[in-house]
Amino acid sequence: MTSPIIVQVAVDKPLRQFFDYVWNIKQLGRRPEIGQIVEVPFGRGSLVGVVVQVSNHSKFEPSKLKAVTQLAPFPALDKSLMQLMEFTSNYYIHGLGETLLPSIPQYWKKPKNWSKQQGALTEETAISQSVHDQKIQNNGKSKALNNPILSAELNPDQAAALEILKSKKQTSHKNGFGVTLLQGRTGSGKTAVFLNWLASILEEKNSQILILVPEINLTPQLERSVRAHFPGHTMAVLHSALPEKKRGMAWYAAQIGRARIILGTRLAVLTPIPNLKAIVVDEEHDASYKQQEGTRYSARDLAVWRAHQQQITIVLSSATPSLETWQAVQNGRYELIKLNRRAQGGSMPEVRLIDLKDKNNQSAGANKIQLSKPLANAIEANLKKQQQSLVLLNRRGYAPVLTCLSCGWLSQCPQCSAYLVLHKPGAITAKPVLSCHHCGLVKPVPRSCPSCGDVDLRPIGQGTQKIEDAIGLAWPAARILRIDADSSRRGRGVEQMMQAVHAGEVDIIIGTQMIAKGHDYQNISLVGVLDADARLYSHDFRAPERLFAQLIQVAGRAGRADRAESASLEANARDVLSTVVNVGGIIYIETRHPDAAVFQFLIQHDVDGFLRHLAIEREEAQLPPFSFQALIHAEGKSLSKTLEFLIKLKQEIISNLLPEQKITIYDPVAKSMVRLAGTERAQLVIEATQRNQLQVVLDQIDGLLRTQSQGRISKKDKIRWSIERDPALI
DNA sequence: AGCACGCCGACT
DNA sequence: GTCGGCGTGCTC
Repeated sequence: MTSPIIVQVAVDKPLRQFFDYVWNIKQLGRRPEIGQIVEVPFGRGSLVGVVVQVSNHSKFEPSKLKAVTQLAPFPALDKSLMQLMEFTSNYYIHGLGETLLPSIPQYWKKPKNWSKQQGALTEETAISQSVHDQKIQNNGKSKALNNPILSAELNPDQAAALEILKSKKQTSHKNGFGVTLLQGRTGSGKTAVFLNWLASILEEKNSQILILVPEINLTPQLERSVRAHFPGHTMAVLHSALPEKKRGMAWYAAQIGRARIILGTRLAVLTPIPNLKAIVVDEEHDASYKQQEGTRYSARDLAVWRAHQQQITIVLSSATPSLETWQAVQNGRYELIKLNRRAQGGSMPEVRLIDLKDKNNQSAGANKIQLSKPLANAIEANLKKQQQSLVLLNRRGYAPVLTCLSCGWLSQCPQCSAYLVLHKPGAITAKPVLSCHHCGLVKPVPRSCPSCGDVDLRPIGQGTQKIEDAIGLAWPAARILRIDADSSRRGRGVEQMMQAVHAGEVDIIIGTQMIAKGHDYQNISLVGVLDADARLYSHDFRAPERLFAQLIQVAGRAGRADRAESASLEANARDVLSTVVNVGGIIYIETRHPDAAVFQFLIQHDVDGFLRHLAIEREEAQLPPFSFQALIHAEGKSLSKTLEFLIKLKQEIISNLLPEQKITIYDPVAKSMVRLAGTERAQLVIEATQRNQLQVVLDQIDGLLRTQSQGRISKKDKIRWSIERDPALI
């Protein structure tokens, strides 16, 4: 009698264990393999899991074992992907099953989609459909946006950068790993460089490439460029907003090696790509590479790990590199390629700071324009020149809070430590509403004060809707378009609105930060940034870094008017009349702190200077990247219980700490948004000077929280906790 | 995490 | 007499 085949299966449960099942070859039709996706009976129901071990014995009584019921009809996850998953699980202190299974598209976690004939049919149709889509897209769009910039058309800087990248592959045949930071301001042609480099990688038979982007909906232009650049190859696009089946098919196309190009958001870093030969992380500094729930990974960091594991080259692209990446360049761990000149010529926009403390700058006049005088004047002048202006305010809605003039009542969210934002009719519903931007609560605007009954309620502060109104009053003839989450959700999509902008149908665009990402504007010669200070002084030490990146990005949008002059001449007859010689855009920033380092480096366009400045600050404070951090999140019904939980935890950690472990454990504190959707949140920061020390301590903490949660560290208070390694937001 | 089992309080 | 609270334990 032969011993039965036993497999260990990881499932998506917060349990640090696998489950043993019998593998019946006759029934399943093939031998077991690590990485196979299977259906197993679990409790009274069934689950989809992944085989993580194959053996012929179990600690369990054979009679107690259940059998694997079904096997997914595609190859097992390959060994290197399984290693990536294990690394991810260990590094981010999260179960392997909870890391593996969420990375598999929902479509494939439904065994009803596994039946063979049906599966084969849908695969073929879906994949050919996606190839088909690609052709339609290519034909349907204007040439200007879609024509690939071929290597022959690169400027000398770009050509040199391309040569360096290409040479890496030839010189380093046995050790192909390398991280290259491709740094260059907006318009310097980074995309053309990496696309041409990727084209050279694709020359190798069956090679696959991975391109990560921050948010795909915001970068349709990049998607089109990539499609246009590789017309002969199948491309798989992966992001969370995709319909379930499409995502399933894209993932499958990558897994079986049919898709040569995989373009996606952070989740795409965990896609099976058996013949991966190169990775690009575009806008590597972008915070959306950080997963904020479940396994809280950084897709950029995992991409680097994956490149190392595969011994391939990875390119990190950015105009404003993260300090982590920049520091790795300083240490010589990453190589730097810089693109200095703007690819299509053109000068950098001039940055002007408007000091709001200066009375001369403050808004005035009967109609109370919500803009400072210099900005209002500039918009006026720009309108006369028939050029487009962009006004940025990172706050949607009409006003961030409603107050009662009589008793001082404020529109506090009942669930969160935040104010309800006033939205005008049509923004969220047909009627005006108060809405919480954190928990999503929407309620009608009270006619009178809920506290004292007075009818004199007044909005305080300004959001994009209010600015839209004010600008409409100030310049009634101007064609105004507001682009933010509200207007794009309810009306035309962002892309359609952008097309209106490109077509010259808009004079003044008002929007939140979403409009600064990814879109190439061609006619905008003036940008106004309102209330930049909101992000200047924050509890989060990375806030200035993010602000700087965003402002540089915004500035990049403003400087292209000179190139656009000729382009828009054909498009728009009124431009023919324009005799203005554009000398590049201007960006106005309203601030009460014009001396802040962020702004001072910005007016010089001195990215490296700013990074050096940050590095000095961080090193002095021993903050990342000069130390390593982790966060213990906790939430419960009351803040006191939540804090109590963390205080006990801190004591436990300290009592378990060995003397040689140099770990700083800060006191638990309430989060800046203490209340969110009815729960109260707190956190504990842990800091280490060495990565591996942090690893050891976090594993200890995880064990502590798991085993002792029934005992001393109270479970009855129903505190939910999670560990976050390398947090992006503190 | 679910989900069932199980043992004490206020109700048609 | 029952409905239901959530404490505890299990999932191969």
